[in-house]
Amino acid sequence: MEVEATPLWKVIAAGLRADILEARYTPGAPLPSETALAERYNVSRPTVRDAVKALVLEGLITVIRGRGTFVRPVPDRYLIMLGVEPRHDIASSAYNSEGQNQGWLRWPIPDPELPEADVYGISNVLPADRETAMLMGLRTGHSVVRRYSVWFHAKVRTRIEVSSFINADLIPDFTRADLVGELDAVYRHLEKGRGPVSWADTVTARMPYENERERLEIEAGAPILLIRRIMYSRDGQVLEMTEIRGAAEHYETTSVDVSSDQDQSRSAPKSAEGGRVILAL
Amino acid sequence: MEVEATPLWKVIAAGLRADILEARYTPGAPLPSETALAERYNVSRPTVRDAVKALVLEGLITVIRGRGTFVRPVPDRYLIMLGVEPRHDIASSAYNSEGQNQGWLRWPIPDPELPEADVYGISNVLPADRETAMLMGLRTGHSVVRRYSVWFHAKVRTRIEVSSFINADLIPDFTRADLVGELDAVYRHLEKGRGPVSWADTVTARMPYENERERLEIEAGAPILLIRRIMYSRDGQVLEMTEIRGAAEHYETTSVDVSSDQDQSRSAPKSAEGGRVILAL
DNA sequence: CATCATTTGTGCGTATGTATC
DNA sequence: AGATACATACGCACAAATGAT
Repeated sequence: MEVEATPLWKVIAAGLRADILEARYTPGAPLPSETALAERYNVSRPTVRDAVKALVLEGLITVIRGRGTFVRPVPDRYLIMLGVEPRHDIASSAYNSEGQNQGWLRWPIPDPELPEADVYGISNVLPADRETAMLMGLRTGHSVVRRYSVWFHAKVRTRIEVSSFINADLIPDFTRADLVGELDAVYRHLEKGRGPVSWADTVTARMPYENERERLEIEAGAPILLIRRIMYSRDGQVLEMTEIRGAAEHYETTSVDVSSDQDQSRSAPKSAEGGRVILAL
Repeated sequence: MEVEATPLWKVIAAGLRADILEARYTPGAPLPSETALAERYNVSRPTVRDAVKALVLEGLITVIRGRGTFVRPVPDRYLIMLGVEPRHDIASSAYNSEGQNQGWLRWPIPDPELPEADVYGISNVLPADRETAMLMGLRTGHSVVRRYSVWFHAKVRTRIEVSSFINADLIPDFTRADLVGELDAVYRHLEKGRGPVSWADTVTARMPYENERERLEIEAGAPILLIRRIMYSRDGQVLEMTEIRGAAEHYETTSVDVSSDQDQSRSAPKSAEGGRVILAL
């Protein structure tokens, strides 16, 4: 009732945060129960819950219903390497057979209405939404061919989504079989008469929507990393946009190192990190 | 009371989310008040507030006390270009005078105990915390020289933090004056006898802590983008680690395009994006 | 300038459901 | 089966910010 300068839940959150960061509660250890904390801080349980929510959002703790609240271990981040030549059509289902993606398994797409053949990869034509259109230099609603798949990695224990968008005008006579067929068939077709192609990789992050959180099994309050790769024709036309989404706490990107000198010494730091590389684009 | 399969607040969140994404509430427009929503959905205000919180975390709405709840406009993302040669010592306060960083202004560091000379950039020696040590291949607690500054850009209207860490053993006799002096003086010193150097840029994201949120004026529930640049000696030793932190909703990174062909055609897509580039590292 | 209605922020007490051990 | 812990939800009260009167 009495109005403190700072809200009670913030005071409690600060206390718990300090306890965690200064290792009085170590990773994996349980925090006191909400009722216990309520007594200790002399507040009601809803107030404690506000503090708990704040720390969940900071990624410091995980709450497990029926069990308790636990300090989150800091997860290792695996490396996604950008700019690796030659670039492949990673949205093709044939990419699975490549050696480069060892450890990645196709994950069934959780859509009950999906035809049997598409559980591991959808390809369809749809109107571009605002954001996709902007990225591809098209008008909103322009037809694009979308290929979508979900991948799982046993080591990382999380999933990523791969979406590819191609201006439908560029591949008017492609069938579904063509799209899911041989690796790089789509790229070779796109490149014909338009090459040499160039690429731009961009990386950013945002908070997931509810459905994304569930699809990718992202913890509450954790951001997703957005990795986009755009393929340009010789004259600057967008040929393809590929987007990869995954939990930011599990991944970081790195670009291939282009030393101005031709010296191969740069392999030294790379090899040190080599064990963390889990995907090359 | 009756237990629905999905919580009421999720149902309400889903309804509002659809209303926003399908533009029934347009960017900038106010949502109905919490009491109005409570009546409309026939629930209590705390329940509505749970739904509202969820949408705030998804970045869809902003809540302003005393005024109401509003649909967030999607902000433009500015480009931070990685891998631009030659690389400069962006942590040096002399970097300010470069042409490359036009638009960036040094922001005073909000620490009342700071000596007058350091309001625009701290440099000090401290023990490396666990994460920094890991990134630099040092033991936790090893002495590192840290340089820290905050920058503001009028166009983006947000701030970024730049931190540089150097193994203190590598510059034992550097004074504060040396560190804040001529551009690239530190780099030239580090490179002496250890070059040619190589670089690795990494990008990831996480949720900010409370104090970071306030320092960088990041909206509640918005992630920060972490951009790290590591400078390696010829034999793979870490010479410097630079980290940039900013609100992920305002920035994305892009790596310079290294086409295998020497053809300069790649300037085409670049120029299309040129206007968005706000920083080159 | 003061006042008032509106709107969100904080906090308590309570009740009931459900997962885990 | 019972104890414990978290999840959802309601109703209420008051504080504080805002904008209009």
